[in-house]
Amino acid sequence: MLKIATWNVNSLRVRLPHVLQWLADKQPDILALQETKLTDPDFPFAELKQAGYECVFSGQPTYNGVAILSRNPGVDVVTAIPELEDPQRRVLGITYGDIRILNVYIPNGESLVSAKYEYKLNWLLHLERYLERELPKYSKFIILGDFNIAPEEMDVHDPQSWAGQVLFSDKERAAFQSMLKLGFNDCFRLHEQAEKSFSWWDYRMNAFKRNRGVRIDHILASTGLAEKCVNCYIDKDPRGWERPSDHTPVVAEFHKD
DNA sequence: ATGGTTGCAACGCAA
Repeated sequence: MLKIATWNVNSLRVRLPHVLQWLADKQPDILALQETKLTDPDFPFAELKQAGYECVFSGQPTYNGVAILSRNPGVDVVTAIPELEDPQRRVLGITYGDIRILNVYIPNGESLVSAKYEYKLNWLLHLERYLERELPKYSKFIILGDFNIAPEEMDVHDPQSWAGQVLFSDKERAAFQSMLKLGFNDCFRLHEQAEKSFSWWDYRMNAFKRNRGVRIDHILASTGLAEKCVNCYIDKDPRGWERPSDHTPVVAEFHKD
């Protein structure tokens, strides 16, 4: 079985012990990280190598930053969407064998009246164009990460209060559907899931305890891979650990052959 | 009722 996961760690410096614990417990083949909040010289590749993982990473000071940890080394690394001018480190692509992986930390958007919302929509437009060009090159393609989009009503704890809010606005949800339409499948929805399954809960107001969350972390697979997806789940364990990330890992398992 | 929490890095910004 091939186990592929995504996790917004909200600072790898703070969360490295959680990541090492989770790798040891769950033994994924590939783990995509977002919000590492580290420069490349500060990336803890020695500790992760010690744990048995290869690393690629694209970071910056203070904000953003993405990485991919893997049992085996990959090739053809990209750290940006071509034709999108963006100093923020939010993209990391790599190929393992015949599987192409694109790890994304899609902008949050802040609110519908923020300039950051326009930045998010423009970012999504360029991502879609890039995926449209890339997908035909690989029958096995995965895009995963923190999308900062809850695609359906069932993906927010209270659709009425979330209506028209950032992460759940029509334009963001339409952009998500456009990506699916290119030929991607939401691995989580390929399988039976518990109601009110979420991947992010605000640190405030006891949101996790009350399960007032949203599902914004996703693993999308091309049809060639989706048909081999045997399981996909949200792992809430690390949210219960001391000083957790506000996101939990999402895991997909694929039949090898 | 428009709060609250965390991480960074330096007391504001981003999420």
